Amino acid sequence: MNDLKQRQKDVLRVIVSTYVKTVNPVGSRTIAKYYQNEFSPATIRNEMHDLEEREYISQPHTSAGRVPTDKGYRYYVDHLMPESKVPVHVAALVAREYRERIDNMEALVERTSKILSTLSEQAGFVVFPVFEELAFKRIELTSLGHFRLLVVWVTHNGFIQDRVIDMKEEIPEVELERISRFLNQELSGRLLAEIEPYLAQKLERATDALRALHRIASLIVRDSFPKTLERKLSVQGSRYILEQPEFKDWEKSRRLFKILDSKESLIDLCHAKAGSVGVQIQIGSEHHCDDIRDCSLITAQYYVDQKPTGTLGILGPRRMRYDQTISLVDFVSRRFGEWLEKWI
Amino acid sequence: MNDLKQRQKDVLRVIVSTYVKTVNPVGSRTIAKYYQNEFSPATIRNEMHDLEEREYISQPHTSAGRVPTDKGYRYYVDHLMPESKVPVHVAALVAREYRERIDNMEALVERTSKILSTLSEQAGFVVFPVFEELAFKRIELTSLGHFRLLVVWVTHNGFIQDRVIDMKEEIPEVELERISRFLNQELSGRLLAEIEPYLAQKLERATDALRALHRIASLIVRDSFPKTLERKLSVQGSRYILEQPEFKDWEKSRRLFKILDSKESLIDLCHAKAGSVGVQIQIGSEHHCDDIRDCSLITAQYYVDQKPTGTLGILGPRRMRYDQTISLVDFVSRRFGEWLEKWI
DNA sequence: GCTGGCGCTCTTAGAGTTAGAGTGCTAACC
DNA sequence: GGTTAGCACTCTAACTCTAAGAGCGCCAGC
Repeated sequence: MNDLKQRQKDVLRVIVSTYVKTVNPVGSRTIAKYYQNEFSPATIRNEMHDLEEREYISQPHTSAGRVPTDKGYRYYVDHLMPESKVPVHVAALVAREYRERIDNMEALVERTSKILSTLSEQAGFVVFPVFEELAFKRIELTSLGHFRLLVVWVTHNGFIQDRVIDMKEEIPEVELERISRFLNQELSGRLLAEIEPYLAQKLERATDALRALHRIASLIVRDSFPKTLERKLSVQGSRYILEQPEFKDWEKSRRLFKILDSKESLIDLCHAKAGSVGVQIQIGSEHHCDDIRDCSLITAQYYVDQKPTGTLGILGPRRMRYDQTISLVDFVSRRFGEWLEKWI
Repeated sequence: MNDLKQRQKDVLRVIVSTYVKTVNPVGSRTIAKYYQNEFSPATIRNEMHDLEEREYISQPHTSAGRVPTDKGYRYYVDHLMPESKVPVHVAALVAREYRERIDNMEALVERTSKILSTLSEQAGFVVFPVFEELAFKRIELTSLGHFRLLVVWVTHNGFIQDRVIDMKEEIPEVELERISRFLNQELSGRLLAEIEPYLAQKLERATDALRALHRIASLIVRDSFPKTLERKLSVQGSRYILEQPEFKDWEKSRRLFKILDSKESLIDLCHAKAGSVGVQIQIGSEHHCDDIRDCSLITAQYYVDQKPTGTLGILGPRRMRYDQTISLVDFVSRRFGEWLEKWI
C-alpha cells in the first residue's frame, strides 16, 4: 500500500500549514506541541523520517526542520487540505466590484485580474475570451482611405475586436455598404468559428452576378478575422510575489520576472491545462517551466453559455495558502463567467 | 560665478560616464589615468573636493570613490553629455518593427513600448493617445438587449473605443438607426472635444419634432464619450530594471514594483511634464515620487497632425546611459507619431 | 598651482568561535 | 511492537577579530 498512515498524514498536514505561515522549516517539537504533546518529539521524528524517505518532505540542511516537497504539497492539496469556501466578506467585495457598470470587456478583464490579485495578495491574471466560440452580432466596415479598411467585429454579447487591413484596391462607399449588409444578414447569429467555412461554401455556389461580392467579402473576413485575442492576457499584482520573503533572493526574482514580462509563457502554461474541468493546480516544477519552479499556478476556465471561453488564475509562491487561493479562483471564475453572460 | 571650471567639468564627466559603466564609485587615480596622467591624482582630488562641496558628487563612505548626485547627473545631462544620434542599426531595427501592418492601435502601442524596452534594455512605456484632440469619423450603435447599448466610436485615423451603456428604455431598431444616421451626419469631421458643446447648442435650437431625437442622441454621446483612454498605458520590460545590480537590494526593487504595478503613478509623472516640448528628463528625486528615487524618467510627447496626443518614454535606473536613452526616446516618439498619422 | 608622501578611515573578506536548533540513534520502558 | 528519554552529533547564524586594500585629506615642498 502506497498510502500514508493516519499519523503521517497529520504530521504532513501540520508541516505544510505551519511552513506556509512561518516560512521556517518545521521541527519535531513544534509538531508535538501542536498535538498537545500527545506524542513525543521522538515519535514524530520517526514519522518524519519515513515521510522524508518517501519524498513528501525534505531538509534544507542537517540541523533544520522539514519543508514540504512538491510531492508533499500535492498530497496536501489532494487529500489533507481543509475544504474552504470563500468567506462572506470576500464574496461581498467581489460583488461590489462588479456592481457598477463596467465600460467594456477589456475593462472587465482588467478589473477581474485586479480582484484576483488584491484578494489573494498574489499575482492575478485573466486570459482574454476566445472569440471563436461566441456568436456573431455585427460587422462594420469603415474606409480610412489609402486602401485601408477598418473592420470592427461585434459578438452577441458585446465584445468587440477591431483591425485595420490593407486592400488591393479602393472599394467605393456604396459597394462597402453592400458588402457589410450582405455579411450582417448572412452571418447573424452564427458562431464565429463557423463563419469562414460557411462563406467558402457560399462562394462556391454563388451565381456569377454575386460572385464578385462574395469574393471580396470572404477576403475581408479572412484578413480581419478576430482570432488574436486568445494570445492576450492581463496580469496584475506581480509585486505581491516579490514581497514574499523567499524572493529576497535576487536570482529568483529575476527569473520570475523574466516569465511575467513575456506573457506568452504564462498563456502557454494555462493552455497546457485547458480542457480540464474545475480548478487546476500546478505546484512548483509540475508545470515544466524552470524559471518559476518556486511558484504555483492555480487556474480555472470560465464559461460563457456553457462553453469554455478562457482561463483565469493566480500565480503565487509555492508556499501559498492553497485552500484560500483555490476557493477564490473557483469563485471568481464562476462570477466572471456570469458577468460576461449578463453583459448580453 | 556659479559655473564649473573646465577641469572640474572634465572630472565630473569622467565620474558620471565611468560610474554608469562600472557601478563602482570612481577614485582619483582612475580619473588621472583616463587623462593619461596629465594631472596627478592629488590634483584631481582637489577638484573632487570642490565638486563634493558643491554637491555634484558624493562619497558613499570615507574611503570610497565618488558617485554623482542628482545635481551631478543633471549638470552632465545639461552641459557635458556628448551629442548622440540613434545608431543606424537601431534605426533600422525600429523601421523593421513598423514595416508590417499592425492590427490596430492597441497593438501598435504595445509594439512601441516593446521597442523602447528592448532597445534600451530598460522599462519602456507608451501612454495611449488622447481621443479629444482627434477628429470624429463614425459612431455605431448596437443594441444588446436588456436596455444595453454598445457604442463604438471611430476617429478619422482609425482608432476605436467601445463602451456599453445602460439606457432607461429600450430603443427600437429603427429609432437607433435614425439616431446613428443623425450623429454620423452632424459630427462628421469635427474634433471630438467640440462634440458635446455642439450637440448641446443644437438641442437648444431644435424644433419640437426633432427634440426627442436630439435629446436621446445627446444622452448617448454623454454616457459613452471616449475620454478614458488617457488613463491607460502599456509598460514593457520592467524586468530590465530588476536586473541592474543596484536593485539587488530587495527594498529598492519592492518600492519600484509598487509603482510599476499601479500604473496611475507613472501616468501622473508623465502628466507633470506634459505640455513641454522635446525630450523631458527627470533624474532621481527630481520627480517627486520617493518610491522610485533611484530611477530616472525620460519622456517625450508624440504628435498627430502637429497636436500633442500622448506621451511615451523610458524608466531606468538613475545610473543610465543618458545620451543613448534620450536619443532613443526622441527618435521613437517621432516615428510613432508618424505611424499614427500614416495610419490615416 | 601642482605634486609626492604619509597617515587616517572605512569596507570587505576570511577565520575562528559560540549558541542554538534539530536531528538520529540507542537503550529502556509499557 | 510501538513509544520515549537521553545524548552525541551536525549544521547554521551571529559575532568578533584581523588583515589587506582602496581611497582620501592634508601638508610641505617644488
